[in-house]
Amino acid sequence: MFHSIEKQVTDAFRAHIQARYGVDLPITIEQPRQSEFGEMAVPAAFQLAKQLRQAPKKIATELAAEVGPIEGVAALEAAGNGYLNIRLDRGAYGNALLRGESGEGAAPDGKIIVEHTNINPNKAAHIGHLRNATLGDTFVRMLRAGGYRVEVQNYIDNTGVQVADVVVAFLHLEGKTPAQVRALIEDPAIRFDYYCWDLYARISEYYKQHPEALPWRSETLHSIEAAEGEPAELAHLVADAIVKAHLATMLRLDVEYDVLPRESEILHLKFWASAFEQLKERKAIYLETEGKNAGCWVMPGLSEEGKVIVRSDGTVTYVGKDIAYQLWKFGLLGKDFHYRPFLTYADGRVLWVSTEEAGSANAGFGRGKRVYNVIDTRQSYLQDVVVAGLRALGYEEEANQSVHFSYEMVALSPRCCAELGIPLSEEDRKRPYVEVSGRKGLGVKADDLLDTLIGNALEEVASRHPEASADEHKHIASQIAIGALRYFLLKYTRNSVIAFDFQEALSFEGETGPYVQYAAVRARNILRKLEERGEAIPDFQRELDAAAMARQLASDDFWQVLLAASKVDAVVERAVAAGEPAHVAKYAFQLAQAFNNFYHQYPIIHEENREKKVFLLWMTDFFHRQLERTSSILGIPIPEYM
RNA sequence: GCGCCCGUAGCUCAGUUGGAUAGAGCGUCUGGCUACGAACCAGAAGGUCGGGAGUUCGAAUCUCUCCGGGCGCACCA
Repeated sequence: MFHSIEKQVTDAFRAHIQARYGVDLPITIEQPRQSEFGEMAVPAAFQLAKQLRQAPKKIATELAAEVGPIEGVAALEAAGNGYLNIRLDRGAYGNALLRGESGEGAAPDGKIIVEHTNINPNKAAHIGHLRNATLGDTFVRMLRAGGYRVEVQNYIDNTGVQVADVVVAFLHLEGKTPAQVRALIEDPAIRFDYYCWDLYARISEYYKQHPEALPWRSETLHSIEAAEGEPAELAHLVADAIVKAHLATMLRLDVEYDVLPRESEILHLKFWASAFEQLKERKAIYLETEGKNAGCWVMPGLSEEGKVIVRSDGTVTYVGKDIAYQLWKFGLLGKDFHYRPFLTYADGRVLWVSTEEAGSANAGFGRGKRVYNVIDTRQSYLQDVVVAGLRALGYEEEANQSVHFSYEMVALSPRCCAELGIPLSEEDRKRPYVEVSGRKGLGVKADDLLDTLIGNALEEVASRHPEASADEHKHIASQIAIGALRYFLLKYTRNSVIAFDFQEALSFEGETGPYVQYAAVRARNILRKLEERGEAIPDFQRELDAAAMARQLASDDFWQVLLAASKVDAVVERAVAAGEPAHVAKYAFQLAQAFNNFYHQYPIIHEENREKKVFLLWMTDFFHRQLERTSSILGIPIPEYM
C-alpha cells in the first residue's frame, strides 16, 4: 500500500518536472526524520536547484503549488530550505489496508538462480556455513515474496581435495575398508559428520608433520577422478553420508533446496571439455610457453601472471570447473545434467540431485536470467575470474547478471575460544578474533549450537508452561532456537565480520529473534483471549469504514504505528535491490517494537468505546499478519505460545 | 608490494546510496507486574562518526592522504 503510493508520487513528480522544466529527474523519496514533517519527503528541489540555478526553496514552492493532486495524498507543502513534505490521506489509507487493496504490480519474468550453502562434504557444518545458508535462504524468501521465480542450487564438491583427505585418513590412518566405513555410517551410536570433523583435523595435522605422505592425496584424487578403486568407493560413501547430514542440519533451520549439482557429474559428463573448447576457440585462454606457468592454459588480465585454468599435467583447476558450471547456469554450455530425486521434503517438494545416468526426468534446471552466488568475500578474486571468463567468451549480458553475493566471515572471539577450551597461540590471543578453520578443527558446529539454544529455550518454556507436554515444550523450544539463531546471523549487514560470541548468540532479549516472535505471540493471544471470553472477532470490514478510520487515525500514535506496519513490501523491495537481508531483519525488529509499545499503552479487550475497540482489534490483527509475514520471509517461525 | 573490506556511545551494530536535531540493542542508573503474560514497557546518562585536507547549498556517506585492524593476491577449493 505504502509502496504503491510511493510509485504514484514518483511518477507524478517525474512527469511534472519533465513537462515544466524539461529535466528527466530520477525521483527519490525519503522518510522525514520527524513525524511532524509528514510521511514522505521529496528532495527533488535540491537536485533541480543545481541544474536550474535557482534557489531550492523557490523551486519547492513552485512544485508544491503546481504538481496537482496525487491519489492518496492529502497535502503537499514546501518546508525547510527546499524540502517537499507529503501528508497522506489517513482515512483512505487505513480503509485501503482494511479492504486488502495492495496495489501489487505484475510478477517479473525470468528465473533467478541462487546458489548457496556449498559445504565441502567431508565434515560437519559449522557456524560459518550457517551464515551462508541463512543469508542465501533468506534472500531466496525475499525474492519469492517479491514475486520472482527462484531456483535454489546447492553445489556439492564431492571430488575435491577435502573429501580426498578424509578418504586418505580412513585408508591410511585408520586402516578401514569401505565395508567398515559403511558400518560406521550406519551406526546410530556415532555421528559420522562429527567423526569426520575430527578425522579431517587429524589428517591435516599429519600432512603437516609428514609431508612425504602427500602422494596419498594425489593417488586418491586420481582414483576419484577415474571413478575406480577403493578410494573412489570411499569418496562416494563419505560424500553422500555427509551431504545427508548437512541437509538434515539445514532442514532444522528450515532451509531447503531444489537441486544438488555435483562436481562428479561436471567431470564425467565432460562439462569441462565443452567449456574448454569455447574458451580456446574464443581465445579467452592461451597455452603459456615460458615462465613459472609454462605448459599451463592461462586466462590473462586479472593479475600479471594470469590465472591458471588447466595445469601442466592437463587437469583442470576449480576455477575452470566453476566457469563451466556458471555457463551451464545460464544455459550457455550446450550440455545438461541428468537428474534423479534425492529426497522429498515434508511439504512434498522434491530435491533433485545430478546424475550421469540418462533416462531420468529432466527437471528443467539452469537457464537462469540472473545468477546469485552466495560465497564468502575471501573468494572474491575467484568469482571475478569466473565473470571475466564469461566476458572473454562474449557473454557480456550474462557476465552483468552474475552476482557474487558476498559476505564477511564468521570468526570466533578470543573469549569464545576460551569457553570452548581451544588453546590459542600468543599471537592469536592479541587478535580481535580468530578465523574458523575446518582444517584445524577450530569452530562451533552448527548442530551443537542449535542443541545449546534449544536447551536454553526449553528451560524457559518448561518453567513458564508447566502444564504442557514435554513434546510440546521441545517443539516450541526448537522454534525459539531457530528464531534466535536466524535472527542473530541476519542482523549483521553482509560486510560486517561476525565475531561469534555465545552470550550474544544465546540471548533471547532485546534485538533478537525471540523478541520478534514474542510480539507476534502476544498479538495472537489477544485475539484468542477475546474468543475465550465468549466474544467473537468482529467483522472488521462491516464495522469499520473510511470515516471511522479517519476518526481513529487522527491520533498520531495510531497513525505512526499503522504506517510502520504497512511497509513490508516497500522494505522487502528495497532490501532485494540492496541485496541486504539485514534490512528486513531490522524492520521485523522495529515492527515488533512498535507493537510491544502499542500493546503496553492501550488496553484493547477492555476498551469501552465500541468503534475504538473494533479499530484496536483490527490493528492487532493487522500487526499480527504483518509480523507473521515478515518473520516468514526471515525464516523465523511463530510459536503457538512462548 | 598490489587489491578488497572495516573503523560511528563503555561493548555489539544500524544509518533509506549526499539531506532536516546521528539511531538501536546490550551494559549502567531510576521506575513499572491483581490489565491482553515483564522473553515486556517508560525514563536518564553516554558521540570531535579514527585524524587531516578537499568537493557543494548540505558529508558518517563522495575524493585524496595519513593512522589502526581484517582478508585476499597458488598448477588448494
